[in-house]
Amino acid sequence: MKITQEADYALRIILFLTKAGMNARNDAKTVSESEGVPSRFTLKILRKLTKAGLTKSYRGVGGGYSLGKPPETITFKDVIEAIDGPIYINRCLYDKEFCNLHRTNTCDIHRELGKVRKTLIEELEALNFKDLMRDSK
Amino acid sequence: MKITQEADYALRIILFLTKAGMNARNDAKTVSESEGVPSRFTLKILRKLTKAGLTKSYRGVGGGYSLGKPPETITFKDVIEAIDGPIYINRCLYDKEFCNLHRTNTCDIHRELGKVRKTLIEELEALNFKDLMRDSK
DNA sequence: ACAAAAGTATACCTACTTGGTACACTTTTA
DNA sequence: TAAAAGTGTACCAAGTAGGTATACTTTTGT
Repeated sequence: MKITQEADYALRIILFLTKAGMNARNDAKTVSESEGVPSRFTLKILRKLTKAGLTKSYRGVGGGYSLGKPPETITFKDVIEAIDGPIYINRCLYDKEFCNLHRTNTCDIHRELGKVRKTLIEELEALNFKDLMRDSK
Repeated sequence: MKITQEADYALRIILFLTKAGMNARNDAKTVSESEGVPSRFTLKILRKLTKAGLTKSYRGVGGGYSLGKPPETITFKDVIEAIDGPIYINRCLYDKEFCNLHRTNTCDIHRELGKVRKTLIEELEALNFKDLMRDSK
């Protein structure tokens, strides 16, 4: 029932870039040192975030990373899914082969967990990084 | 962001015992075969549930398991926590040593994840097994 | 009394996932 | 054209999940 350490790091990294401002470039080393994330690992995370469009990367001398879109359009859900993949609280709901009862459609347990998942996702979608900045003042 | 397979099994087992009725005894083999849970593993799960007071066990010939308390007092949260331990969506919130920034109290990310966790728990607490039976009719 | 039917306790094993690193590469700018 | 950046792929070690094995204790029927 946890997000991974990697997704947690990613949230911190996006927050860092948000604070730096939309157009600022920060290289991976700066990000890594500011947020206490191992440097190689930072690069790996930033690659996933860039692939998802949440950050932009610039190569070569003077390169680095910035936000890929305005912070009010980046949600916790976006970041977590960019790193950990789709959010499910129960494996059966996305991998029906895994349900060894093969009764996914009718199982009461899974129907209820599906509802819980839905509100969890809605909550994570409601959390964007612009609001986060505002609230922290 | 998932409950374990074991907790999923446990939910099914409690539902099975709820359907059997408060005072019915079912031995581990019956439960295992009905719910498609490996038999040794069923025993392991039932021991955890018994320890948590969610089931009662009876030893010896004619023994078995029954619910430990009325189904309206058993929630999804109870079952999941009996198996997987306390629900946290972020490790930092329960193991501050793990937070390599050591700024748990002020970290904006973790404050927000704490709120999400709270509503998640409230939702799981609102789901009890008597209601589940009623709704499935 | 005692055998059989149940549950209990502890330890173990294997496979997968997580967190992280290494290495060889490409792009960009001064 | 060298140095400073990011990219891609593969690898590795530790931890966790899922499940099994072995040896026990308790209860009941005969």
